[in-house]
Amino acid sequence: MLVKRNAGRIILHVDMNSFYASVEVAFNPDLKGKPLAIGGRTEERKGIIVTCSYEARAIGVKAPMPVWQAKRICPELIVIPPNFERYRNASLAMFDLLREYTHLVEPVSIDEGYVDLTEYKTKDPVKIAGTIQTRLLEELSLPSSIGIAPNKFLAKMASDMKKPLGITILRKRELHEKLWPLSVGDMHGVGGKTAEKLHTIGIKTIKDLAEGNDIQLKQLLGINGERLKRRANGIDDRSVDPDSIYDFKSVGNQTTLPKNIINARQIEEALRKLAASVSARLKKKGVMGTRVFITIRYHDRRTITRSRKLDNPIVEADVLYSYAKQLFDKNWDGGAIRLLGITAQDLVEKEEAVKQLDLFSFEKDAKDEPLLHVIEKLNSRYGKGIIKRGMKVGRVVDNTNGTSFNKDFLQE
DNA sequence: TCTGGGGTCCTAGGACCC
DNA sequence: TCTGGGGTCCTAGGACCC
Repeated sequence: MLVKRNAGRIILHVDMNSFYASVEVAFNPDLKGKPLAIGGRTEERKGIIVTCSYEARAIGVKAPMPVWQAKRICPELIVIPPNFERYRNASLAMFDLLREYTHLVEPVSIDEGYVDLTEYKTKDPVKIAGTIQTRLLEELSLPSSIGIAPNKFLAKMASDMKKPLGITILRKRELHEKLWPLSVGDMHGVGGKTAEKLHTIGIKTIKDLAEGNDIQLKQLLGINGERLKRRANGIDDRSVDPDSIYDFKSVGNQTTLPKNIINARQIEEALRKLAASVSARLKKKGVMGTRVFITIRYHDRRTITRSRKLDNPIVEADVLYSYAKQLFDKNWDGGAIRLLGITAQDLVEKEEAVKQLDLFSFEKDAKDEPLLHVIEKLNSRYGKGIIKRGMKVGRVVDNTNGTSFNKDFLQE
């Protein structure tokens, strides 16, 4: 049977132009027309340019460039530290505006999203795109570029073709003239490494990729090779999913330290701060983590990541810290540290988490610091030495009938 | 004076089990 | 005796995106 599900779709990709900079200009119109950049925050290190106005781009400033370098290129550059709360609010307003047209709006990041206008078939999608763009500019003072195409990939490529304030339509039959002449590196999903690999087999343009040899591509890039070739041919069946923002898979924070450090107290302090922040964000989202993941970047930018799967989900800052610290102590080579990060992964909903939390297992590592106090408590309750490695200890909580039922149990 | 911080997805090797 | 093959989980690293 022919699958018609995705036949004749109309997808918009709305991409805000130099979003953070535009929000700052909207907030302070005095900045309009000036070379403006968002970036730099820590005192000793000035950080990088996150984004910049088109006036700054014209002079050669671009992200991600170290702030000192940008200032050398453009001494009159105004550099503002990022104000994420401000950007999040602007982002909410922007997506609210898009949702006035359809609920089928999928945010992909703070400043871009897809809109499925297929249900507007009888109307003119170009006109709707024009209205959206004008309203974003007039009501929110935010410029955007919009791509219109039969699927997400083409809409994304289209929105990239005219910036700022462009509206670009990319039809299937126009691929050979509008998409194929571009170099492969310009394709969404093809970064520096992949472009380099593709060059080794003589693929330079998107057309070359579209006509590439299946076996060769698969050998070179795995399943990504097949997918990229399909995209190059204008094939992309992904649907616009308004709920995708709710299935986040990890919550983490990392920080570049003001100075490279080897001091144990400073390291501990940095890890505690990160753990507190991650914990607060997990709580806000109502989830717990079943894996703790740390990042250590050394002074020479050598980066290692280490993670550990847990038997029970966690959220509390001190527990998170304690696992992160264990991972850190086990893996730190003593070198000066530039960056530290803690991420909670394998997230579970809090309600679900409560049920799992009630079963502690000491099978793996009886030295688990976060569990030591639990062992101690249970030992005092049951008598010392009762709790052994390999034993399961739990508390059953049953709230199903509105009545709460608690019972400790031990299981060999 | 080199190079941020938030993520997602894929790969590959080893352990372990049947 | 001496060694197949599939599946899953865990971990580390890498590519990519905004």
